[in-house]
Formats: sequence, structure tokens, C-alpha cells
Amino acid sequence: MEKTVERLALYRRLLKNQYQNGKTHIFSHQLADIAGSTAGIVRRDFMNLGYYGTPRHGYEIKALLDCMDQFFHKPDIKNLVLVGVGNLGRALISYFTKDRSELNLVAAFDKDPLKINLKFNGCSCYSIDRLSEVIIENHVTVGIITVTMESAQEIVDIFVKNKISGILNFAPVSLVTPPSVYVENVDLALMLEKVIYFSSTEILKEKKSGSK
Amino acid sequence: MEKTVERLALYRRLLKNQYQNGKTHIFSHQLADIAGSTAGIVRRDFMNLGYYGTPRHGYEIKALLDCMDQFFHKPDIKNLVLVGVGNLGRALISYFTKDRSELNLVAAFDKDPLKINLKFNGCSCYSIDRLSEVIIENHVTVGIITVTMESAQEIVDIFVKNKISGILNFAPVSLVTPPSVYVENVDLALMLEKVIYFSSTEILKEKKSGSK
DNA sequence: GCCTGTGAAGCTATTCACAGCT
DNA sequence: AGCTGTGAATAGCTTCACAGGC
Repeated sequence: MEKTVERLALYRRLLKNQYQNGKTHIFSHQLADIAGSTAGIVRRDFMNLGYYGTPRHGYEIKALLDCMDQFFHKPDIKNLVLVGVGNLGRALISYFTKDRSELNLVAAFDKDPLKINLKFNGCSCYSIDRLSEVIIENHVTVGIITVTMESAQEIVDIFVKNKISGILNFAPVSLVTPPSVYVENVDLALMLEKVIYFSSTEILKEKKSGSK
Repeated sequence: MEKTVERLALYRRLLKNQYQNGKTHIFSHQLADIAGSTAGIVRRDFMNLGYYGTPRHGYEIKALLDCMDQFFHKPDIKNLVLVGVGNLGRALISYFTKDRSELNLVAAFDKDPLKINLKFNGCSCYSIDRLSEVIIENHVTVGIITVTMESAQEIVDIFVKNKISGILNFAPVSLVTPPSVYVENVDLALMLEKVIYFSSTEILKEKKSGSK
């Protein structure tokens, strides 16, 4: 149910918005519209989540959000580190220091002496020499890698040695990790290749209008 | 065969490397190792691609690359535009102006007057007022969106009006597009949520070592 | 009538396992 | 023996379609 998890995270964000705007209930087809999905899938996803709505009234947003919080292991706060303060690293720092109350970017790291001890969006940048120390002291369990492909594996080795269990990797290399570590690779160049392929291919002219 | 296309793009990059390093042939299990996949999948992918190797000698890299170039509609060059020159936009500009000979980032766009007419990695930044004009003049068919969620749809509307057929979207909103436009959404916050979920979940303790 | 929950069918992707070539 | 190509089995995801509650 990997796909379901991805969508639940999306629904969660959308529903938080709706809730803040004063909405208390929502139908599967309404959520599907704003999520760019289908009513059937939304219902199936909630079925997997284990939350049940009521016919005619749909889903109660507050209760649904509580259920999702539990599903996503909240309310415990997740501590993160990011390594590689290039443009991409800085973009992610600004993403993850904004408003996202339940996740805490502890620090960023870089090998460039010019960046060390600077702050980016309020997040301190340290030398990679201090990476192990910071991970241990703050019980960091998730790391983001935005270094070059040459340096990625050495950072991963530090992560693994210090028992990080999840890695979001933007370096275009296949990382070597023990099976207990979850790695999500995001390869921006490949995503663009994919868009180019499927947009030039005229095969898919019969699709629905939403998106995704 | 969406997954196959994604992997073929990856194989292609890896094989180019191997080829430059003087390697002429490769076995399915070798490619699988560097791609973080399995020998069976590699063979199945090449079967879908329509390229056939020879038992005992594996695949001939040069011929395979030619075959892939054709599959990915090369050698025609793809013209791109990027809208939103924030940190993420700049990161992508530097990605896509580097070495990637067959794709051409025509220009970047932003609404911030301070950025207009500057160059980023050799790529000019113009006002969004000129977006339509540049798309048409350069026959741009793919656009990258790295603006805020508030501005994303208006950019998409300009894209659609000017017949762009593929969009790589980093704004965390569901875009409204006609069915003929291929949209790939990349939501960085959601990817992190996913990593957090699957790394805290202890369910997946029996996986293989490669990655992805 | 309108909306949910869900079995069943359909589709896509991966894995197994083995025949066949060199 | 070593490696490919591939049918068949399996697993995972989505869609269909409809019974049942309000």
C-alpha cells in the first residue's frame, strides 16, 4: 500500500487546509477533486486507513485528521538533518523550516568552509565533521542528502553508522545501505526525461482531465 | 510500462558512463547492480525496449544506447522553459544547463523585477510577460514549474495556451490541464512524509540490500 | 436519491523458473 | 557452464458496479 500512503499524506495536507477554512465534512468526490484523484480511490484509501465515513454526510474532517495523525505516528516529532547546502539544499531547508510544526530540521551540513556556521532560514550549517555528534545528540532518524554524487555514499555511511533509518536522497547514484534503512531516491534529471518521453508520445490522448 | 520507461532513462545514463569508461559489453546482473535493480527486471525492460543481447556476451553497450536514443525520440533536441527562479528553480537550472547536450533550457522566468534580465548559470531570466513569446519562438514543448502554489495555475494556463505538452510541476497543488498535457507532480514535502512513514514502520525489515 | 463500503474484475508490474543458445 | 528470452505465476493497484444505510 505504498501508493495509498503517498496519497494519505496528500489528503492530510489538503484536509488540514479545509479544516482551517471552517469545513467540517467532506465527500469522497470532493476530496478526489482537490487531490486530483477519483472518488473510488479515496474511499479505498480510507478503507485501508481504517476510517469509516457515513453515507449522505461523507467524512468528518476532524476525526479523519486524528486518525491520520495516528497512522503517521504523530504526535511524536521527527528530527531531521540535511547534508549539502547547495541551491537544492537551501530550497529544501526553506520548505522544511516553514510552518511544518511536527518535523524539526535540526541542522544542515556542508563541507564548504564559507557556509559553515552560517544560518539558512534559521537553520545552522555545520561542518560534516560534526554530523555524527549532532545525529546522536538529537536522536535524528531521518536524513536528507543533497550533495554531489561523489560524496553521497560517504554521507550515507555516516548516517548508517549512527542508526538513521530513513534517507531522502537527491544524489543521482544508487546508495549502498543495509536492508533496515529505507531509502527514497529522487532523481530530478530522470523525472524530466520521463516528462519528455510521455509528452512526446502521442499514445496517451485519452485520459481524464484532473492531473496525476 | 511507466516503470520501465523510468528505469530505461536510468540505464541510459549509467550505460553512457560505462561506455565512456571504455566498457563495450554488459550483463544484465551487472547493470542491475549499478542501477539498484534485479537482473530479471533488466532483461524484461530490454525486452520491452525491443533490444536483444546475446547469451554469454550480454548486451553491447553502444548498440543498446543507439536503441535507447531512438526510443527516447532522439536526436531531436527538446526545448524547455522554467518558471520560478527561487532556490529550487536555480538548482534545476544548474542541473539542466550542465552537460546534458540533448536538452536545451531556453530561458527562465520570474516575476521578481530584481531577477529579471539576470543570468543564472548562463540562462537568462525574463519577466513572465514574455513567457508566451519565448515559448512560441523557440517551439518549447516542456515546462518546469517552480513557483509558489498560488501562482502555479496561472503559469499552467499560459503553458496550455501555447501548446506545451509536458509539465514538471514542483508546486504542491493539483493543476488543471486538458487531457493532452502530461503532468508530472513532484511534491518534496510529501516525499519526506513518505520516508518518515516507511522508516518508522518496522514492517519492512526483510528487504534486499541494493536500494530503491 | 445520494453517498459509502467492498467484492470482483481488470490491469500493470515483478518474480520464478526454465528452455535454448554459444 | 553461463547467460539470455520469455511463458506462467504472483503480487499490487485501480476501476467497476452494486448492495445497503440515511
